[in-house]
Amino acid sequence: MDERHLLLLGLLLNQSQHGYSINEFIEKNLGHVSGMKRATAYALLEKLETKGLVQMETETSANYPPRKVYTITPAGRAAFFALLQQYLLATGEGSSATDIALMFADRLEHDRAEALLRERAARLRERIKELGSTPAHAHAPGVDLAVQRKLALLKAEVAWIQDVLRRREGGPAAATPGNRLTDAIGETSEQR
Amino acid sequence: MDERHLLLLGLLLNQSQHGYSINEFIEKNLGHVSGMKRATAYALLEKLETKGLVQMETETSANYPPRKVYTITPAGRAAFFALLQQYLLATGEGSSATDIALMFADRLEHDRAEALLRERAARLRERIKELGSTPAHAHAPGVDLAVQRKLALLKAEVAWIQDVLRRREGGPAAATPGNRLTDAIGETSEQR
DNA sequence: TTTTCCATGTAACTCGTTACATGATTTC
DNA sequence: GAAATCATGTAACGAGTTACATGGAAAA
Repeated sequence: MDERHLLLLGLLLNQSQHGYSINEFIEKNLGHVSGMKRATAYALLEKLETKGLVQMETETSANYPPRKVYTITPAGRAAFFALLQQYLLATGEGSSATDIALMFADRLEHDRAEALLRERAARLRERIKELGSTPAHAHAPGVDLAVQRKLALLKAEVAWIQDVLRRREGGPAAATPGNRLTDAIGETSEQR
Repeated sequence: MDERHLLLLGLLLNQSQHGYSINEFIEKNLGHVSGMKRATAYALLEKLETKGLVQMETETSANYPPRKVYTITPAGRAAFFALLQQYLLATGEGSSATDIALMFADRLEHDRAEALLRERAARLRERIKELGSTPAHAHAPGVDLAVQRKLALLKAEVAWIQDVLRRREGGPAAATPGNRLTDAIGETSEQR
């Protein structure tokens, strides 16, 4: 259960879809975020089904090859939110996991999202403390630059989160139309 | 030829070493940076040898099992600097590659290092331009937060690089004793 | 009519990790 | 005497990518 599961579940959260259209969407819109390949997505969807997180049914038509349409289950929804929280709070992983989590942050209630961002900021501050307090000679020598850079990036993310939170307090998000990820899915996977 | 090659070549640059001590050093000091496992390092060292980037000779003793001591070759040194430049300039990779490259930045002449950092900053600014200029609705919706965060991090790194360069101009690095990575290697891999 | 798109699937391959094997030598 | 350290190696496994197979439908 890693960030790719989060991505797939998230894409299925609003719209039931078949594998092809999911792959299409990922390749066209999320290429720099995910890197997951077609074969992998198909395989993961099957795994999600055996875990009961999604449900598959075959849709046949005269116009196109049979599609395997996946629908998220209640268990899948629960797993999605668990993963979402996990990766919103994870400060160690590569940032593509964070990117995916942030993509779906608007699926949370406003309060919950803000609480998680605050908690993320807290964890980032912890890491800053750890890195910054360790005297330079305790690291392997030569690592100085790398540590300094990581510190700078961590601090920048804390500042960014505070910025986001400030903006949210100002205006309760006004629910910009077309602001949610799955709204676009219908547009890209039209029937032909 | 990825960042793990850079790491191994870098560790061999000053000190010839056998695989065990390299693994030891990575595990004890670079655990959060590399994650490379013992078996992998042994295999990569063999590969580096077949490529002529390092040279192996067996060192036997009564006190310990035979060691395979690896020494970097001129071709290896060239490859090291090529990789170092590559990963210092790479703004797309996961940041562990950048961390490793920064660890070895002090192997470059001062001018060269600064030039590469300047070029890195330039490339970061390019990415900022790309990301920032694309209007919000051109991304997949919902991606806003992720893009904003990435922008914030890119800008922070540019600022950090400028900071480093400013500091270097002030004092030409004063060659702090014990500031180079390999100085520590002798201390950790003593004979017993 | 040839090519491209749809939609899934699989077999072969690469790569890295895990876990174990080895055998001598210190340490407890 | 048992356990850990030294130093390398390998066999089995899992995960993911590549590249191809399929076959009908629409577009050129």
